Amino acid sequence: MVRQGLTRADIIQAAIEMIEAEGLHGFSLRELASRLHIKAASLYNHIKSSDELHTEIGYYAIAELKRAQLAAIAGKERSEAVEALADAYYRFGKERPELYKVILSLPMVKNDALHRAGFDIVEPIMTAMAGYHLSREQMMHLQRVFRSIMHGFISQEEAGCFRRFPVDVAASYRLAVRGLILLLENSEKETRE
Amino acid sequence: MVRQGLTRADIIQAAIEMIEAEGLHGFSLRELASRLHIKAASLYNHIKSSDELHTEIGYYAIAELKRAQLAAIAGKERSEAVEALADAYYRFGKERPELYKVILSLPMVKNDALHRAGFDIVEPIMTAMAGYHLSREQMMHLQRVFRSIMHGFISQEEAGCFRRFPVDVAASYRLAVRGLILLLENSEKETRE
DNA sequence: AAAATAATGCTAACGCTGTTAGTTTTTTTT
DNA sequence: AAAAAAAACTAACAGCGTTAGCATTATTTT
Repeated sequence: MVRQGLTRADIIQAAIEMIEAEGLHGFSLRELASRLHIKAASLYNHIKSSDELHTEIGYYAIAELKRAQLAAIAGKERSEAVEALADAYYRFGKERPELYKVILSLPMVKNDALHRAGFDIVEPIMTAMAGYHLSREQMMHLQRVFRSIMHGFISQEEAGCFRRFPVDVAASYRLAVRGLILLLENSEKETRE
Repeated sequence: MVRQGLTRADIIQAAIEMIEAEGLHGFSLRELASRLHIKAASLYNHIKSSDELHTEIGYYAIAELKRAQLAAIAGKERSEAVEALADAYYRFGKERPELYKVILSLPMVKNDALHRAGFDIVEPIMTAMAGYHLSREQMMHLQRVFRSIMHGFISQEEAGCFRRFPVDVAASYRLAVRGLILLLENSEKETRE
């Protein structure tokens, strides 16, 4: 028995690579173990459960998304920032669909750590909207609407729901983002009155 | 062996009831069979696979959603119709979350029957928007945006993503719908020019 | 350096899942 | 009444996550 010095981080990393390469759907602990040249039971020396590993991968995914978003909006303001943010979000969903699915499948309820991670998702949105003159409460609502539009669009496209009609998906996307910006401007106008 | 005259429809119906009552997550063929007082293997006399049953339940869910939507928009026009449609969609997601999840988990790709079912989802939206003066292509785009907003909002709320901040979810929802109506009016204006 | 402890792997097993093959029993059709 | 079809059964397989208990290898402590 040669025993490679496998760490918890190695296992999480390998799982991420597997999921990104072959999809979340067929992922299994036994397959992961096989890739690492150990038995499935041995994984439990490093992780508590499949769920815990899943959550850990979720943290990584959220961190990656946040990184991409913050990079995208750096030095931008108002509609330019919001558009850049939306683009980064959209690209992440499209280029790393399996990782995006991991975020979606995280049970956000009653999990302290995930609760914290939720801030990582919200923060770039708040930053991008900072240039608009909005109350804190308005920003909360608009941040929810932003996430709804983006998530809704990405997951429907991913599910194949947009392939039914031969109409340009990119144009639909731009329209969705325009709706958001209209809403931002509209909300701002109401505040000023 | 008493043999009850179990039909395919009975099995689908029982599965729907189980899923609505106890959730999609823990559903299994063995549990379903047990409820029907037969063995799991016997289910295969009526259905081809778990996937097929899943698809069948999806048809039911889509039909139910369509029914609720058409009832909601009957006799209404323009923003009133769109708001009623959104409300019906939202209520369906909230009142029958497990059934809604079944729709989401349907693989819409390369499945003729599901392709057809897709029209059932789109039709009420097109009807509700009929009062606006829009081109066919604009309607296609806006229908996608509608679905994105609604689906995004429902699934994020369901996932618990909106519980992080003590801000009224209903107000966020109304704002999202307002964004959609702003977009409809804006698109209409562009057409007239 | 020797002994003790902790870490990392193993095998074997449990109960769960969907699914198939082959058999029996009931019902329907001819 | 005989033949065919339908609906149930049992037994089994491969896969899943997971646990218990044991062996070995590193590391740490004495």
